[in-house]
Amino acid sequence: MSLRNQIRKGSTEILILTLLADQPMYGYLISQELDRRSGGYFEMKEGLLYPTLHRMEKEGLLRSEWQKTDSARRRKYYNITSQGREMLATQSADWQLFIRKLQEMLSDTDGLGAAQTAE
Amino acid sequence: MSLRNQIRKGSTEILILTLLADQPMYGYLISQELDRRSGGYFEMKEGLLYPTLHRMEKEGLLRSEWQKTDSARRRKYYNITSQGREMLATQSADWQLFIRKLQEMLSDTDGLGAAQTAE
DNA sequence: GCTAATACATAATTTAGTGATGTATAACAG
DNA sequence: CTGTTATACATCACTAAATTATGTATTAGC
Repeated sequence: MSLRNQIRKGSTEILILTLLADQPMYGYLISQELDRRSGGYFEMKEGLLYPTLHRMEKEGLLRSEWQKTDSARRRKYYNITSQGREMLATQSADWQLFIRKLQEMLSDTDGLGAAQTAE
Repeated sequence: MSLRNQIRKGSTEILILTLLADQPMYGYLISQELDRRSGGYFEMKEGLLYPTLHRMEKEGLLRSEWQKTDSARRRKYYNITSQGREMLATQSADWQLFIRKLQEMLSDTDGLGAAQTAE
């Protein structure tokens, strides 16, 4: 996968990997934590979250297990795999580079002054 | 459009707006300049570039005019509109916020230590 | 004269993300 | 104890960003 393809995936994967790198979590908790930790900025809809978790497990980045407690509401806990940790490191580096490159482009004026603005 | 929707669009629009804020350019030159200024990092395929330029013109962010010189190869020059400049300012702010929020999430460890890694 | 670069464009396909809906259990308020 | 809200999982139809492939035409260079 190319650098830009990973960026194209947006922040979804890296956010999930980041949360799970700290501790195992189930889907609903992931969405709550994302919302809480980002002050409401990162919300992840269920229609994106669950299919993404399934895909990431299929790719070997995560591993899931149903909670075995009997009385509680069923919860599928996701653990990050070593492959997932590698991916997190890769994607973090990719994002850092992307951010640096974008900042460079945004701040890069060629000194010719602004072009005329069409109406 | 929500903040995250703009981010979801990727860097395509903001890169085009940034280049055109300096000077009018035609499509082919935009792709060359992106490549050159980013040291090969940002390449924009024709299948993305041209439809995006058309869409942005339709949305009023750009205005195009065919070059009137007779001997030269035909070139469609794009100028940024005042609406385009507003959009550039908006999207720059959106990206700065997104980057800050993402950095916060990536650096935010809860002090509990890493979770076990599943194999 | 042939090939590569310039310069535009569209069409088919893939896939990230949205919005809607469905199921089931637990907690809570009236 | 009954209706509503929150928890917790999931899938489906749709939208649209990006890739890949293809097409047309002109100009430059070997």
